[in-house]
Amino acid sequence: MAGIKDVAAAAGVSAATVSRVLNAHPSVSEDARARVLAAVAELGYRPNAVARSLRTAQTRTLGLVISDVMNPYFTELARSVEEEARALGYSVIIGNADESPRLQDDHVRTLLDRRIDGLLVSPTDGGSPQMLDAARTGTPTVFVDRWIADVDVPVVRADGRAAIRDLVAHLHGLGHRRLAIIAGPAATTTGSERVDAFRAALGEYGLELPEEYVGQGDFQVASGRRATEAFLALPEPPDVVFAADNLMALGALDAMRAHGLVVPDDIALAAFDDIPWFVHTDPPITAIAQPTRELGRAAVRALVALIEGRRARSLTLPARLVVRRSCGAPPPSEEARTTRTTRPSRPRKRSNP
Amino acid sequence: MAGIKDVAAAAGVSAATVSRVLNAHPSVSEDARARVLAAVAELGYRPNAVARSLRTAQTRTLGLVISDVMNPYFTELARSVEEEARALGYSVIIGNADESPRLQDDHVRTLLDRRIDGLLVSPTDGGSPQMLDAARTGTPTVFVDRWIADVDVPVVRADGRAAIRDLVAHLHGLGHRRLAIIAGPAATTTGSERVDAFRAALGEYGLELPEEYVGQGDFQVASGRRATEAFLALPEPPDVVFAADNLMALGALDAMRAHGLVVPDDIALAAFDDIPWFVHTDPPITAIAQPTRELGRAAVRALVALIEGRRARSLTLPARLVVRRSCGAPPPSEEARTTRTTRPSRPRKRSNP
DNA sequence: ATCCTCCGTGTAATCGATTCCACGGAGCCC
DNA sequence: GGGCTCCGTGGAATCGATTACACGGAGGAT
Repeated sequence: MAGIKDVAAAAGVSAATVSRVLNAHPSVSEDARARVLAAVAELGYRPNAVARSLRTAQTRTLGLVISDVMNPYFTELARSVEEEARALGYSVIIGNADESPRLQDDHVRTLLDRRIDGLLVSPTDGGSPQMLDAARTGTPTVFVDRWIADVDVPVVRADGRAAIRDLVAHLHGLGHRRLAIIAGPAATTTGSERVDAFRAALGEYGLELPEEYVGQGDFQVASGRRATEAFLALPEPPDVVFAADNLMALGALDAMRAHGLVVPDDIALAAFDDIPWFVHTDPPITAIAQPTRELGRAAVRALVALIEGRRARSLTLPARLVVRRSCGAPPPSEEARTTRTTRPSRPRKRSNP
Repeated sequence: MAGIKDVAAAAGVSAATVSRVLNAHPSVSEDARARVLAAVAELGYRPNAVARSLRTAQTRTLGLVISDVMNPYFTELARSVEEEARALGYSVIIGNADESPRLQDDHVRTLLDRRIDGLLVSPTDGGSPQMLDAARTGTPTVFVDRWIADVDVPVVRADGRAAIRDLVAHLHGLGHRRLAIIAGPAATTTGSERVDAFRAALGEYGLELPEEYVGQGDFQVASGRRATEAFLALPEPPDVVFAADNLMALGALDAMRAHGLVVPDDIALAAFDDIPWFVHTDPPITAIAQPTRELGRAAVRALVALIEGRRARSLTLPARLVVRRSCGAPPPSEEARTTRTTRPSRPRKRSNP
């Protein structure tokens, strides 16, 4: 493969001049520039990014470590991150932590070894040594979706509190009074936050959230199934199950079906995180949608700001309630809304009465 | 950040010796090794992968360019690729081509600039210059899922013909006679191959595949909807719609619902590519499942073989039919099969009567 | 006792770019 | 016309590792 010296030789100039042409340095004569460009084209020369990175100490690569790539929410996040990064001239190396702190640490370590310019993480657990260390020793870092307390790192996330309040209002309006929730791991911020918001919203209607109505999940399908089965075994099972993420909602739906229950007639279901497939389930599932693509973009922009030495602030975008049929009342025009939900073309604020 | 010289100084040896210790070179005294290891631990030294790559001319990075990350099939593929690569000591940079040859080319170019050791591609279209060039000029390359004719590159893919024959047998057994298919883009191999197999299987039952029963899709939801609407507008609409991928099947389901049709009573639906969500749709969708995780693993192993100078052969794994309710007959024990379909723990051969 | 071999180690070249510095020449001002 | 300032250019250092080569010393064979 042709190197910069070959180009220099072919153009009859020095390697320094070739470099200047390629990096748009002003001090190059029109004549030399033309000859270099011609040589580059003829040899099909492409600069070696590895060598460049060594010299300039920047790789124009971002590391993204997420908890579960198979979760559609994170898939969409990863996609928008990659898109925005590409637009800004960065590549992305993705690591899947699979909700395991050990794996997360492992990924962070390799990413650091590769001298990525910045790190985008949705931390799996209270914290993992490598990552905290990276953040503290100055590697530009941004948290997405989840975060870790007491670490001075910008956080880009959605605030579901208003939407959860809307959801509870919706459920209460439909006559539901016994509301249960399947929580995420207590260690994750999203896990505990959603429970708190749910309890607070219930409080506004004078409702309690008894201990047995809080199921322990881990954001995976199986845990949703287990928690729901526990609810159904209760002497007084809930009217509604609210799953703190999409996969657990699917598990819950499974369990309800297995018990021969009809949703929403016998029991209602709602989920945090909206995904295209919720439109096609039986019945379509009412969910709280995060502005996922915007989150991904914003996270990348914040991270790049940090990399370029600018300051970056945390950002919280509102989530919004998308009413479908799984809680009872058929929404006025599901079909129309459906198509838009599948692929939001632009960010929108919450839209509800 | 500490460099190899700092370690050398701290251990009282030369940089060469440090390097030898780190690379398990035999010629190092036990004493020196111990001192180096101690210095490494104390300084928290991590070798700079960029510098190492420049010198050794290998990055231990793989490039993966896929057509659509949001498609669950490719998501799963990407995940298994990343897993296997990690196990073999490689990182993966993922590029999303979004079914656009231009974007695909763009990704291949950046990956090549970064001097990745090997390229894993599911080509979007007949071919894109950069990629063909890469393959020809010796960059280790492996095609997954799709491929390009006349290019000497190993292909790892699933063979759906047997499963499609099983599907047609299943449909015919249920009394369906007017079978339609929504094809993928003609330019992709998977697009045309599935139609051919379908037509051949119909032939075995003395059935025709008329032109108006072949819908043109592009592997996206919207095209499935459009094609299905065209079918339904026909004077003699089909009994069954077979979608050549999962997203188009979802679009088809949408269109059927919009026309007030009940699946499978009024019309049947089947899909190529099985995904966890097909269990939760209304009704659960009969599909042809590819051994996705195995494909990802095999592709990585083939690519690494190429990289290490060994030979790699193409590999074709069989897909298998998973019967659910969308074509008519209720399968004996859906619930039991459901849980296993969600996450196959080990590869299985086709299991059907 | 002498020579040869092997082992552990250090010196220096190398990978392919970027960039600091010096230098020659052209143009400008006085 | 002499001195100054720029401008375009090339030489050489540099980034942080790996590795070919040389070298001194220990130990074995004769």
